[in-house]
Amino acid sequence: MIIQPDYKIFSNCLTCDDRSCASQALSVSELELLSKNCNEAKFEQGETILAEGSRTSNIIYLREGLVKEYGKKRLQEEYILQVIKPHSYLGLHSIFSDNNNHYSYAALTPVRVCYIDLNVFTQFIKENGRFGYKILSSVCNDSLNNYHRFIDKHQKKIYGKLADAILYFALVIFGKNEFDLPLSRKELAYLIGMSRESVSKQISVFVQDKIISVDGRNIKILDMIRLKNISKMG
Amino acid sequence: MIIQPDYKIFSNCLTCDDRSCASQALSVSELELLSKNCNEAKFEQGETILAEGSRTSNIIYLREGLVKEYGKKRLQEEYILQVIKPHSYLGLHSIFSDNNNHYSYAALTPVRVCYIDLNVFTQFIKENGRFGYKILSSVCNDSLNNYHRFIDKHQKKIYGKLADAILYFALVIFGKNEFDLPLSRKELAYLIGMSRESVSKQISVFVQDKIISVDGRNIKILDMIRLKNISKMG
DNA sequence: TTATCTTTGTGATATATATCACATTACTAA
DNA sequence: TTAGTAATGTGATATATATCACAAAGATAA
Repeated sequence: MIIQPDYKIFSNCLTCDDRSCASQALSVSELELLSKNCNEAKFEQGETILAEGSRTSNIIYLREGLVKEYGKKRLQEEYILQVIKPHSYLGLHSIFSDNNNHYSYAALTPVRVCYIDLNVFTQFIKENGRFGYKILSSVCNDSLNNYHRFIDKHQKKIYGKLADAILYFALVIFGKNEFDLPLSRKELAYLIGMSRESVSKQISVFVQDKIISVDGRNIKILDMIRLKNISKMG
Repeated sequence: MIIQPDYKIFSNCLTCDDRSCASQALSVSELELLSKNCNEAKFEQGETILAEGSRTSNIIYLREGLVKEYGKKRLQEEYILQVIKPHSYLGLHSIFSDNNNHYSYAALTPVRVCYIDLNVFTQFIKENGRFGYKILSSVCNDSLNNYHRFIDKHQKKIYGKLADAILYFALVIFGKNEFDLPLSRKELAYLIGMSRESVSKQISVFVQDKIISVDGRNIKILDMIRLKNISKMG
């Protein structure tokens, strides 16, 4: 992690291009207060931003880059809950349930985050209902998306799950039909919830069927209609 | 559904024994406003309280009884997200994300609920930060519990999952080592995420191993230590 | 009461996916 | 460069669980 030099520590949240949706509910004076209680840090690919089990007195806001939200059950067995896009807060669910981080967060790309003082953030929620409402909405949205993804993971076969994951990256994360997967095959397997080998084999099947083309981590969707159909049929 | 006769429609939230944790943050005048915008209904076992896909202008608060939160993918295949205990709001995540119910809710026992006007509820959140904060907390808690349950469902073998479910009812729902399961075997299978037959067989194994005793829907835990161990080992 | 429908238990079989094993390729560091 | 390590692809085999099939027990209604 690289903390910015002094002259940049106090970021200006009023002029920030990466402001969260919720922060639109904040007044100028609240944004000034936020600026004073907010500082930036950078992480390299692979670095852990926040570890399971830790307690924090800061809210972490993802300005730039992709982050994986993951957990580890016993030794080795990792599972990835989701890949988090920029302009999201990390782990609000943990902070506002028992303020104990239930998952870990690691950078999948170079990442810029802001640390926001938890007391200030909580004060905003309690004193500015519109802000609180927006935070509530974003947590609810996140929950529903995760629930849906979990249920799909449970009910679909491997081809359905892989199709889901590819569509998730293409449509939700990158908004493009061609993208560089920010995960290794092993991590993709952790996200999908199957073995690395099964994922590899299913990718090969999709390539053979000319549904996608693959070059290392680069994936290009060749037949979106068929892919969506596989996802739907499961 | 039975709507209460007129003289009872306007419940008195100030003196209610079943008040939610969040409502403790409400002032007397807010509680009076709540009373005027809150009315009670009863449901029999098996009745649907709220159906997937519907939109509502009310928040539903579960005063008494147990409710299943569930969904249906295509024809037949039901999955049960969770069993909801009294003193909880139903489906807040749906209301505060897109106000479109993503899951259905049905009574597992005779149930009493309160319908609270959504505008009034939202007004409380926006104007009373402490109330909003408590609602946020409860949504976060619920999310985390569901995430954990989903991940366990994914990683554990059938015996681990069944042990989890039995412990969930014994410890979380009923707080007793002996209880009447509020679900059929089929529903239990939907909750656990496996086939009815596999669940039946695993129950028989637990009975043979003298970990539990079963009489119809009545379940008694005979060896809590072993059951917890099976749950942990997965 | 009898008849019908639903729920439940249990054995036999099928199947999707994990696991194992190993070859190949890509990456890292001396 | 070379050696060593990690990531990936792919075939053979193992295994957990679903599915099928059917009997028994309960529940429901005529």
